[in-house]
Amino acid sequence: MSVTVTRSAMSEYEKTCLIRGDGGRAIRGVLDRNGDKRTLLVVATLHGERMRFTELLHRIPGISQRMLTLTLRHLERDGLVGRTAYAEVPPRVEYELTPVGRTLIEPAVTLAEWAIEHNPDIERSHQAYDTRGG
Amino acid sequence: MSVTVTRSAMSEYEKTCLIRGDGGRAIRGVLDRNGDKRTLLVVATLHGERMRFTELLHRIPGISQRMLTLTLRHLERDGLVGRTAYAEVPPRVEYELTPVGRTLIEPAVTLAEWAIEHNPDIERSHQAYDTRGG
DNA sequence: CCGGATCCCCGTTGATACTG
DNA sequence: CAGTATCAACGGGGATCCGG
Repeated sequence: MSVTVTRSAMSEYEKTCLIRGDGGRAIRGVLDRNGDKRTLLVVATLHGERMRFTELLHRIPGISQRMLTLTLRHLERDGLVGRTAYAEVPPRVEYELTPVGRTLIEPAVTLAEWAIEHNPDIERSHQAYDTRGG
Repeated sequence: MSVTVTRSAMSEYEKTCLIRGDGGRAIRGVLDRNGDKRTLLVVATLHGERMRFTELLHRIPGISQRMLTLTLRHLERDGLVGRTAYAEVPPRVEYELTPVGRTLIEPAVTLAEWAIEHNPDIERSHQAYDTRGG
């Protein structure tokens, strides 16, 4: 594709245009489809390693069994996650990132880095906001 | 902060650990607070430039006035967006990215690039999924 | 008139129970 | 174990109302 973007060469303006243009549509599409944050969390949790349904459930705190199922279905439909069911008793189903799915790790990391780095700022801002604002 | 990560030096495993560890909590916190995709979209749309409420509303297709208001409130509380109300008739309210808010553009761009680059893959995957799967 | 608060309706989510 | 079914609760969208 023609989006071989040399990030460091982009101006801030070009970046934001990218997001507001096709990137915006694409982002919206992807996030709309996937259910936003769960996608990133599932993809990150799954990383290169095959994992069973229950293990995913345990490793992603706060996700409900229902939503994990739905998210995994979406990701499967998106071609980001592969699903393998074994005809055993008790049943065993394993999920794994596809090659395309693995490429999502990079953006997820970037977001994670940002979140870690700026979390203190944000919490401080909350304190200030809640104190004065009421 | 100590998270000056040289991304290229991280193994895939280290990356995913980052996400699943503090990054995961931080990401979840940030996304939970902000309302996920809208945050990225608003931040990107706002970029370095002050903008009025209505203009934001027009520039972000598909967002409701209600959700834009809420998202902006969250972003303000997070300290990512500044709000200025002018005592005029008709009223005018302008929003702008704070310095911290501006740092979110980079991760947003990374996600946008990913979305643009892999959208075709995803759409193709949908076709395949929907065709065979029913 | 603009920004946004409120109200109502509906889709999505979560908790729980049940099944292959 | 890995889901599906069901129902209640919550959150979002849209129309409407309102303060400045």
